[in-house]
Amino acid sequence: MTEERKSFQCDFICVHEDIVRRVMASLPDEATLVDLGELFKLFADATRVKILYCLLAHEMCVCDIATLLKMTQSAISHQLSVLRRGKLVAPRREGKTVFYALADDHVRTILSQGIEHVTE
Amino acid sequence: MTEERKSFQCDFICVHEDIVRRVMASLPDEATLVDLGELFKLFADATRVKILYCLLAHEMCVCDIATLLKMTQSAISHQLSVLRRGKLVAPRREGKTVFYALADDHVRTILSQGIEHVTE
DNA sequence: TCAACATATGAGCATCTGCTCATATGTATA
DNA sequence: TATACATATGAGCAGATGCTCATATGTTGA
Repeated sequence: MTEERKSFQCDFICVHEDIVRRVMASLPDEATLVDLGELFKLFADATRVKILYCLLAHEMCVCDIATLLKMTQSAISHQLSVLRRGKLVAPRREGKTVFYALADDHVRTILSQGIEHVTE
Repeated sequence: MTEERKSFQCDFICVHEDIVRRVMASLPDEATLVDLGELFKLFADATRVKILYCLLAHEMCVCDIATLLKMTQSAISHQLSVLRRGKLVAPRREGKTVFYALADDHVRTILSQGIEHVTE
């Protein structure tokens, strides 16, 4: 095949075919990788990390978290809804108050691996 | 103090002081938490997750990754520069080719914790 | 030194994100 | 049921992000 090469990108002469084939075979599904990106997006914001760290220590209501982080109730509530949709936290209503807690033990592991990386 | 309360946010009547105090004492530094958010930002994109997964299997050059992921050389190179600045990958030049490899073993652990959460 | 090639990088743009402000929803108590 | 309070949510905006396109940089071999 004497196909024209596109000059605006890698023209694929340098490709190490054996490696590419092997690595391609080892990759998880596209969907899994996308989900993984979505999961890490939940951790990819200082406010959400702080909230998760709070809940790591103790279940807390929205107002407690807002007070502790010196942020508005609205901002915290919005972020909690993100974390809730992402299944990282779960609400428990007690009268007018809604307590949030971690929904999953992976959260703890993921955070602590991150901390290890950051503080080394 | 008969201070006026701000109506646009939580007015702090509901605060559970003991919990807030305890949790506050248990929180890592502001800086650590911000760094943690920055670290997870590196994982918070499907393209970067894919690149990291590739490198988990084998060191690869930019062109190999672009071929494998069917993306332009430029897009991959830009993302590699993000990962490089974040110290997750390290380049090794061999002639005209630059091979990238994971710079840190935490990457493996963080990804696999994520996979566990996602695939359960 | 010049041409070819692998990679890096800057500018520009469309989209996404995280906040604020205003207001809605849900619950308890008078 | 009416009011107060805790929380949730929609709209809007400013800043961040991820791509493309064009071009620069660095390396090899003729």
